[in-house]
Amino acid sequence: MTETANNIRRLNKCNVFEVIAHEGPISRAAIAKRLGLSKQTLSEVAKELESEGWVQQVGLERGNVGRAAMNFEVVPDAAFVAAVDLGGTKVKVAVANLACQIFGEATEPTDPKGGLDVVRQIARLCRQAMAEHDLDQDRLRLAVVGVPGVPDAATGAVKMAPNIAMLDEIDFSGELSKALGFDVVIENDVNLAVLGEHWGGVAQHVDDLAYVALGTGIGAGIILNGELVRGKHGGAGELGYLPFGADPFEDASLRQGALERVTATDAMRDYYFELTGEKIEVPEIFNRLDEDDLAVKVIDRTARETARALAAICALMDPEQIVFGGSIGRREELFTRIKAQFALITREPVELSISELGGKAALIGAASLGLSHVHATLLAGGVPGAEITLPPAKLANLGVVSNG
Amino acid sequence: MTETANNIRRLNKCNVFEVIAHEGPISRAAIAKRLGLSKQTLSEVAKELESEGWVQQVGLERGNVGRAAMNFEVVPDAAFVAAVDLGGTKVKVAVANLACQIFGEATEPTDPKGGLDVVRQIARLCRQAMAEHDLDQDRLRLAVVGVPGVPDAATGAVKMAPNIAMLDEIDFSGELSKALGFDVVIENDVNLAVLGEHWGGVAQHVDDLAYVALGTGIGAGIILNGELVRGKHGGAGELGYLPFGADPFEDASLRQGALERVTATDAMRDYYFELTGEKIEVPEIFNRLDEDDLAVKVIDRTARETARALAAICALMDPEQIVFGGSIGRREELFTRIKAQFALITREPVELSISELGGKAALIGAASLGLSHVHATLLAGGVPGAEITLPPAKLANLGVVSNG
DNA sequence: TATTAATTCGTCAACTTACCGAACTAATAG
DNA sequence: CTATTAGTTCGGTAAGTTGACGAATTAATA
Repeated sequence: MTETANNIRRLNKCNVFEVIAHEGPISRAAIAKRLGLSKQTLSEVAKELESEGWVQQVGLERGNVGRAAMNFEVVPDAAFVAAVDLGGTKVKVAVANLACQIFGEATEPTDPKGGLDVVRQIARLCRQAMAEHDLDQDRLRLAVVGVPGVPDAATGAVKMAPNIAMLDEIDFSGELSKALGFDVVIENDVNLAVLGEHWGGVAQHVDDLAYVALGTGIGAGIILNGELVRGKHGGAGELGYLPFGADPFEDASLRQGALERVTATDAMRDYYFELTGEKIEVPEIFNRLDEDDLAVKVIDRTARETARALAAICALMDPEQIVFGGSIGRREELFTRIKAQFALITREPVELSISELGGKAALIGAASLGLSHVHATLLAGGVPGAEITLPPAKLANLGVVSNG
Repeated sequence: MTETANNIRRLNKCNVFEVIAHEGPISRAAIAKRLGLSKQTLSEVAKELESEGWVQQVGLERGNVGRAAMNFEVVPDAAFVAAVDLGGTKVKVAVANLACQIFGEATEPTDPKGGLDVVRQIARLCRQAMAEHDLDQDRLRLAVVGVPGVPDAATGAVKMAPNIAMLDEIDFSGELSKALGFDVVIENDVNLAVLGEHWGGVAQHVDDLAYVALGTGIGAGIILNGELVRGKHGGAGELGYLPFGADPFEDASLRQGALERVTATDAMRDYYFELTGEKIEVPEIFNRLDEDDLAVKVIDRTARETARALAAICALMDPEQIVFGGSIGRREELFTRIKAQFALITREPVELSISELGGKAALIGAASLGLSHVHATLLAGGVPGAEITLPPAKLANLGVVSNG
């Protein structure tokens, strides 16, 4: 048959799989009713999915009137993806299975030599994570790596990642793919974080949102119309370059970004030094909030300028929710102050929340992106209209509070 | 047959229609080759499309070796949509046919009584436009109305449209639909303008762009990932509320928008008055640019702050192109200055252009949205994957320069 | 307690739709 | 007349449907 016609079985297979993934364990009859397919079309499809190893039968459902139904569920071990969060100081690796369970999480200091050494480190950690849980290495199909920079799809390099050496000089994704023996996807870590909060965090069921990461820099991951926004050159969400805070017409603003010059950790440390002559780290500034008016002044400036960034986000894209993450963005003392300042300059009702997944947001986002990818390639195979929406994450193993 | 299976014919029909619309006149054989369908599947589909009145046969294609091919083309009169640009001072109405030809353009002063009187005025203009070109009223299937405000889908009202009376107190789309006897879509006029430039203007083939309208206010229409961005409450692109220009923490900024207080026409007039004590309109300020340094100062401030708005847009969404429209945004003197200022504060390569469609951008965008809508409802009928991309606009009748 | 009724699950068989490929007819340039 | 291209007719295959039927299980009843 033609390609078009072949797709129809494919599409039904995807739909059946999706229902099993979301609502399983579930019987053939129930799926059939749910999808409006006939019972034995469903039997055929289920048989195919079962023989291909995607789903499996689990115990009979007794208790109702009538014949007991045989239930189906997704085979959790049918495929795995590795989720990697590569930071300047730490590499985190987790493994997610097809049932959306996430097995965490090996953490190591990032190899300071950078480049290919980091590639080897990540490959080793991925295999280690699989081995630790006695999982079949061959079932690992994909790795998604979050990086603190802008991935260049054409060359496989990572631009603008000053904290990790050599990342912009090698074909990072290509080399890692070679080392692992399967596909590798790289994505900006803040973009992954917003995907993470959208999938398994505080922003589930929200289709227009921003995740603002505040730490050594300031940046945002953006989802609009339910889709991640990357921009033409992957530079969407570069809040540091918003034209206020410092004077945007100064040369330093062109290099570092006008807003980043007054909000991120370096700026806070410098500002406190400027006010007091004392050089202390940002956590210590927070510690002194109760007794030190100048510490308050530093935090307030960051809060005020961050609130302006939120106002800019709202003016331009009118999101439903904004989530705060990053090492200082998650701090309650700052969050409260940002909220207060923000209330002064906006009328739109926007929900402000602190990240629920904390430092694991990017890792969980990587898992979600990886599982979507596996669905898209292994099951849907590019058939139009055969997208599989990801079932909710099962985060119990990661020690994260929520499960949506 | 089942719905799923039925869809496959539907999808093929859409695909065939799409190819005829884009590449017609074209023969069955060519379409079949193009889509990878067999010749007689194609004959069947073409016969169906013809009997339903969507396409028609046009003269044989002689000249090649072999039997002459019978070509198909879209029946231009199969369906029409009305495109309406409702402004504070003028209402413009155009009619577009299924072949993407646009018949312009009746213009009238907007009925100052507003509300239902404007509804009646629009209905009359739509019928008038059809009658003027001797077109069958029954084939008019949809009207798309661009409004200078935020349409509320739930109530059918238009919020934040101070220039037209009563628009937020009636079910505008419902009443107009009742008056016309078919569906009505309302959309913000700047959103329509960006769709217009994307479809038939200077931003064709660009999937991440903003259209900045600068006139009595400042606002933007945004397309990301090829899709219009509206935001949660329809407020995306409200550049006037960007938190710079004026002090965003002042109360007036909360009402009018910090940026709008220093960029739009009112602000320019006021600023010139403040500098000189003379009250003149904005076009006159432009006229004095050559001899009057204070006029220069006024224009420069607008240019500088607008450039900052562009920088904000780039920081947040990294578009490929930004298009300028609106009564003063299109002025070359201003555009040049904005470009110069913008160059000082950004590194990303963004193409800045002046709107090609001028005051007709919204009208043309309305036509594109309407035609997409007609495709989606009448042909695709909600089948997943059966989207029909709009063929290029044919703007000859509108006196617009380009045709892509 | 044993039997029967009701209900639900899953399969089999016959029929329908949509597509394809191959063979065939039709038209046309050279 | 021949090579070539356009379009149709004719089986054949894949996929899905409805309806009938056997199997399994609970609920009701003698």
